[in-house]
Amino acid sequence: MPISSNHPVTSFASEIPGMLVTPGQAPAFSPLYQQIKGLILQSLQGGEWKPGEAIPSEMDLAARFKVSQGTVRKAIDELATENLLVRRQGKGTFVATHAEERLQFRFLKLKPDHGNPQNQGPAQRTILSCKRARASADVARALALRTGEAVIQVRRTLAFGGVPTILEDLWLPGDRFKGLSAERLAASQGPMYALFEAEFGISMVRADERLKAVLPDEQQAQWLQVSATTPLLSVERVAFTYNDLPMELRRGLYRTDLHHYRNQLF
Amino acid sequence: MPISSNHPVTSFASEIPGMLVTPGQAPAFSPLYQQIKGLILQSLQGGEWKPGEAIPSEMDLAARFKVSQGTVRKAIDELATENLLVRRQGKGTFVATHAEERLQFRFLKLKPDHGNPQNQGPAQRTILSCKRARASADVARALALRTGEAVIQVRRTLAFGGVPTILEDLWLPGDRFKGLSAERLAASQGPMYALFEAEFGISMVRADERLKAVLPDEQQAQWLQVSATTPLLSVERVAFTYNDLPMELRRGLYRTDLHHYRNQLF
DNA sequence: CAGTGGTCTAGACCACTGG
DNA sequence: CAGTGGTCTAGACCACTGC
Repeated sequence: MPISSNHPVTSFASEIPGMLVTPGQAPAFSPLYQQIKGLILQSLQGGEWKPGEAIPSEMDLAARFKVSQGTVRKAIDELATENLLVRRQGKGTFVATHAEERLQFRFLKLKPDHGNPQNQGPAQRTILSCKRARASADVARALALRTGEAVIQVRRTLAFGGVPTILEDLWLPGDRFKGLSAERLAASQGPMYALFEAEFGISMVRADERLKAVLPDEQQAQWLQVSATTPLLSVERVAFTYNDLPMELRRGLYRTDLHHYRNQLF
Repeated sequence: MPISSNHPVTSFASEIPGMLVTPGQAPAFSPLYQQIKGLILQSLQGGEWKPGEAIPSEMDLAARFKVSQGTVRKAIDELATENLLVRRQGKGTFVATHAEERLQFRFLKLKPDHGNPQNQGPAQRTILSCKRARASADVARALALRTGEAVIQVRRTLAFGGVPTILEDLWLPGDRFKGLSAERLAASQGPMYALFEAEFGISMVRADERLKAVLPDEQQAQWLQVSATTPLLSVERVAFTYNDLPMELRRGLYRTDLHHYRNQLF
């Protein structure tokens, strides 16, 4: 018996909880709470609940899926630790958003060095260009497109305290970001990922980064106002939406004379 | 009523669970499972269970602390997600160790580039020096020592496929690492952190890293067999033990021509 | 005050390991 | 087979929020 949203999942205590395939098939066992997690995930990516909104209470979800509150709870727990949901005691559980204070810029790991007064204040953002293009082979691979498919390419800088510090190129799938323009980007206030949520219904929930130390070419050096012999941090990021679909490739060059890339290991 | 190891914690269902301070004091509320977690942590840092060993079963711990299995379970859950404990279904819960396959080199984020054949095989390690010294101001600050206190300084290289790729300096508190020598380091097989566990009873459980792009000085360039104009990744790490005490400062220079520093964002 | 998430308990049964 | 961790349930009560 397959499962689908808004229908109860299979198991009752007296049956075989979590065993969804008919006996004789491969042992595709999955605990109930994982199935619930999957159903919530479907609702999230289907847009049933929008970023910033509250999802139904644990009791409601338990009733909808015909499971106990504890099982729903465990599903939500995992989604909360993955930063897809945010719990607020006494208020409810909410869909995470990059527009929110606490989760703003959570993918930006560049921090001002200690004693650097640029701690305060937001970055000054400058859109250098925003144009349609065709995916090169490597861009296509990163975005799971075919070479030559339409993409939108954005180039911008971020400055802190007047010092240009980040120069980055972004590539986005053209069919999912129709209408994105330099004007629209320049007009937005919050993080770029918040704009993607609000304008295009695309939530970035996870990202992979690869760092290298490089030297800039002449043009890059000019944008960042450094010499061509100044080592820079190259940060290549692929960002993913709910279904683990790559939705953005970003290549950044970070000045690290006044900042550093901070990482916590566990 | 204070709590201490091997004694039951306060609460029963009919009392005030988790409220340990007498009424009228500051609201230092802490859930029961957090207290259990603290007690387990004490046993870990006290050496009651050594790295690689099994801790008592959930039932045993529940009996010891006079709480339900579920409460112990939640405490262990958190310690497991922090990589301090490792659960193995059917076998037990074990103290995490850097000697273990799955957790080996988990603090080393440098990975070979795709298509780079250096994926296989361990690094070739070379100890360049290991000497006693006095903590400079910045080393002392990082290790929570006073300037001039005894430290041990180690310098080594790691090579992959014959290519020297990492050059790093380590500083360790002298009083906790008495007897550490170049010979002892060279003779050990597994990760350095495994040796620290086995020989000095010090487990590194967490670390902070700060990355910058830099140019090497002449000597560093020679060790890494690159020119002095080759940009390198500077990785400064402070590693901590159970009680969040800093126990190691490490300054590494990574070649990133054939490797990259990989980071996952959530 | 009702409604939300957060904690705690007790008990049942499942999945996995090793003797 | 016994012992371990893993899942699920049902019910109680606590802490926090906002009307």
